[in-house]
Amino acid sequence: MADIASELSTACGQAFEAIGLEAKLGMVRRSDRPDLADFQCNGAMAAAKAARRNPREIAGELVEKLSGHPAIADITVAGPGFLNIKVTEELLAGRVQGVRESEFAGADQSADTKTIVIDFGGPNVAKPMHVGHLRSAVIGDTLKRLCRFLGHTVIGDAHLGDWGLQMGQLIVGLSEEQPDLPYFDVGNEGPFPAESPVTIEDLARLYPLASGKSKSDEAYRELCQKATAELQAGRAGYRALLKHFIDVSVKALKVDYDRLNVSFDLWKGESDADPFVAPMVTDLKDRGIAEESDGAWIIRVARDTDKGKTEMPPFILVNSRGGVGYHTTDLATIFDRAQNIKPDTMLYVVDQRQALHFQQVFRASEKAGYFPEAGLEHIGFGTVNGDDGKPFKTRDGGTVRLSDLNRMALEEAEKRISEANLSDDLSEEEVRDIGLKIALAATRFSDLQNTRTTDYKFDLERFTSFEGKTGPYLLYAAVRIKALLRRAKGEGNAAGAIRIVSDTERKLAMQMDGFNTALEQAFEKRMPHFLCEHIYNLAQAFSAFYAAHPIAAEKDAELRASRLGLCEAVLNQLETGLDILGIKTPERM
RNA sequence: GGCCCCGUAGCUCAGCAGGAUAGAGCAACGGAUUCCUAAUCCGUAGGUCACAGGUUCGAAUCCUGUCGGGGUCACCA
Repeated sequence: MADIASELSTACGQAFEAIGLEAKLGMVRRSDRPDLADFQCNGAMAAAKAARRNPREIAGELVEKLSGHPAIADITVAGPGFLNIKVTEELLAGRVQGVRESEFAGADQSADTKTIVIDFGGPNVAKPMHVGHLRSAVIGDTLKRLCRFLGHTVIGDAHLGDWGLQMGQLIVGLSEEQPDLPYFDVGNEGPFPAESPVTIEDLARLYPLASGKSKSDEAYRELCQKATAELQAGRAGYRALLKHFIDVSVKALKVDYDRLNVSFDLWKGESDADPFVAPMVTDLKDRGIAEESDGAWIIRVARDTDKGKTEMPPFILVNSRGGVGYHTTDLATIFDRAQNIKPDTMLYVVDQRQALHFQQVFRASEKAGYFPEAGLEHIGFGTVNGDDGKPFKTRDGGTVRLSDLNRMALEEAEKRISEANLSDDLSEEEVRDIGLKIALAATRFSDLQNTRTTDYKFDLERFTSFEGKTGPYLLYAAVRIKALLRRAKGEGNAAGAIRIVSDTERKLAMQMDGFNTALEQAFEKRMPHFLCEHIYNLAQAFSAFYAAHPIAAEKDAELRASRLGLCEAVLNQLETGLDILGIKTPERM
């Protein structure tokens, strides 16, 4: 079901063609001046420049061609050559009816469906997630839901950081604390205990300790590098330890991710690329794509077309100690996916600061012929900053853990529920369920509404606030609709033919028509905030309509039936949109 | 120093494939509840779109430069 804007675009495009101009000039969009029109087309002015004609004259001819169109109630030329279009109430009513009945709430499916891998550039094993990890999780998960909604096949991979120096640091750190563990016996090929020697708390304590020492103490750092190299070379005890580290970490990560309604199809990590690394390195050496430089094996990825005086640094395939870093595991992972998943596109939802890294990896992939650069996209996002404009830290220099953020959001939600006296007639489980949904909405929406690419300032109050442009505001709108639909049903009243009569109804109908465009923009630019914006505006338009008219309480039966229909359409689109945003709607709040 | 991003209302941010009167939220002020959830709605006030040039009938949006902030720049990930 095409939306009105594209239907009008088609009609305008044909009108342009009919007078010998390009069809693409006929692009129609929502009017900037709702007081003057529903939709506008600016093509006449653009055409005038190229055709060296008077724009108002062109616009006048277009009006003649279009004035009989059944969807158009009124079309006029304004200002230097704007085409102002008003549509009929019947058309709007029909559109609303379509939204109400549509499985996709008025959106179109993609004509050309793809297989897409989403790489979440996962958190590091052993490191508890902090607020910075929220973005990758929530943006990536929303893109996954959005792509699936549009009909694409998506495979989400957590892609844990489990293969680099930090693993060596953990091993060394643990060997100092518990040197008698069998994992450290040289030559011990196992089997090793099934029970993990460490808990997540142990890891969370060990990691910063070992990491800090590794920075200040050169000898210690060498130990860690050695342990890393041995792990990567396949030392059995270390591999067994790694598995424990991963298992323990994943279990902990799942708790935080569950709260955010985030899940993955694959819980792979850098270590899973290991089997592909050796053959890949051989292949790249054999074909002369990799070359030796300062004792390391590198791939040159600089290009003549690059700007600037300094060359892009090369891709480090194997370092001078024979170890590999995340350049190599990322490339090997591309190789793996290209062979075994055969996707059309791979999206990397990772911090913007990794931009250069991905540029290098993507170029290396292209150069190696593993997967075309055009199918690899770094979906970079801005950092979560503190008041100083730098990545967020607490006053004492630490970070706010994601689990703490989740906990605080839930506490605020439960507090608000008891203030609203909802808890009186609800069971404890119901209160908890509603609290979780409100916290989820608050957390996800406060992140997603930000433009993906820009940094934003972390503000705890915003994450735990339920008024204004927030997730709970959206839930509130949905819950109000559910309540009045329940009431109508109880009174035996059903929705019926929709008529667009009042100003707020018209605005609401117009807003619903914008759903498809919002989804398109969000998908094409991989930016969830376009959808957030739409859903928020929809909730706003509904709230204005709700305040202006009685709905379930309306005495006039036809009017009531029409308004109930309008509400059903809004609820369908609202819940559809919220679902894509990964937000769950309660029945009451 | 090279490259990338950013500078819009008191605060946090949209808008930037050029278009009419630059929008939200928060904060401020004023209103709305015999009526479906006031986690709401309606209204008022608040802007030299960092600055200077340029392209254009038209620039917050495109180009150049300046200033200010952030990020990043082979063998950590």
